[in-house]
Amino acid sequence: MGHKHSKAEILAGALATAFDDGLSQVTFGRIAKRLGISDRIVVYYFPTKDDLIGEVLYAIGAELQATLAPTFSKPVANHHELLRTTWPILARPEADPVFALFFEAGGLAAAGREPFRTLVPQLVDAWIEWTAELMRGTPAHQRAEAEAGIAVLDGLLLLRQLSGSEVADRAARRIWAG
Amino acid sequence: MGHKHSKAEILAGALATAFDDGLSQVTFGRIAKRLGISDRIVVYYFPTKDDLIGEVLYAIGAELQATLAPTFSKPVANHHELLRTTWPILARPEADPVFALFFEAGGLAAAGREPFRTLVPQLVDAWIEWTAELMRGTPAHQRAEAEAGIAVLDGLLLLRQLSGSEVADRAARRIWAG
DNA sequence: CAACATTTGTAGTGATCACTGCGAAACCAT
DNA sequence: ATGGTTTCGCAGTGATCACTACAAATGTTG
Repeated sequence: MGHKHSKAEILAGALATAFDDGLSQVTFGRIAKRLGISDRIVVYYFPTKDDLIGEVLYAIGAELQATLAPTFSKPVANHHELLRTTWPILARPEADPVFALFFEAGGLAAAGREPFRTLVPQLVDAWIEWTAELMRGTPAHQRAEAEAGIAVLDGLLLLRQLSGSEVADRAARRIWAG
Repeated sequence: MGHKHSKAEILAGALATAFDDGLSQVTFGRIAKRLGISDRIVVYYFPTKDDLIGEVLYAIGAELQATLAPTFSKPVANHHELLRTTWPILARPEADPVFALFFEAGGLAAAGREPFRTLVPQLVDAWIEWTAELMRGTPAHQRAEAEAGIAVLDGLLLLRQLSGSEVADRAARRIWAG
């Protein structure tokens, strides 16, 4: 198979564009310009924009999971324990860009924009399921505690994005205390 | 002063466009088409897009505050009490559209897009300050409890937007219980 | 009414968007 | 080499974007 350009290379360019300029700036033209190729090739491998965004979202999900993987290793009893053990890892500057993308995707999903509207909830659900597996107890307990943990984590991480790390850390300490 | 069209009328059209199609669809042309006027008039009253979006965000902030006002009436001791009293009011279908817009703005802010990047944190801070006034205790306690309450509320409301009301309510119940 | 400022219509700017038609390479198996 | 498929350059489509020049209409004020 002849290939000067590969699909993986273009997807990497798309991800780089997303991290640099945001998801809403991931366009055929911008990716092509960044890679110094014709936008025709980008369209060739990703026939529609939804295909492109879909694969970018999937890759971001994988990136997010890779970010979380080292943290989510040993089982916990409830969402409080989850939060206390994961927050120090998640609230690091290196993790901020991927969460920024996640919240942008979440916002576009909340606004009803396709394909975010359909894909982001799936991503969140996968995250919940994955978290639930680390919980001890009955399946219902696992699921509910995972949902609670994700909710509080999302709120804290969003506050971190919008108001900075000091505010978010202070809020986290209050939540642990309560 | 002669005026067939008023600035308030155009701003109302902009808000309607935002609620219907999302913040990212608030453009000069779409507002003009919705109102059946020339986009020239829209540009006349809002010389740049940042002016337009800025005023739309301000109006959404006012709308959000109006949504919260009846709830945030009597003082509370800490963020737990705040959550328990406000959640039943906030987790109503009528409140969802304005929160959808808030999360879209938050996502664009997280992505670094102006003017969201500068305006949304101000909006969040105003919301925190406003919530802090309802807290009992020292100023530091007020502020920290308000931040914690906002964080958890945001997380739950975002989960509600992305995963639906059942999931969010279940998570809320777990957080109260904990 | 005359002088003036505010408001609005018509038209157009150059940019970017997602996406396409078409033909020429480049690659492959036979 | 020959034929067929995959890849890709070039050019262009119509749409939308923020924004502007210019002049006519519409006010307001003296």
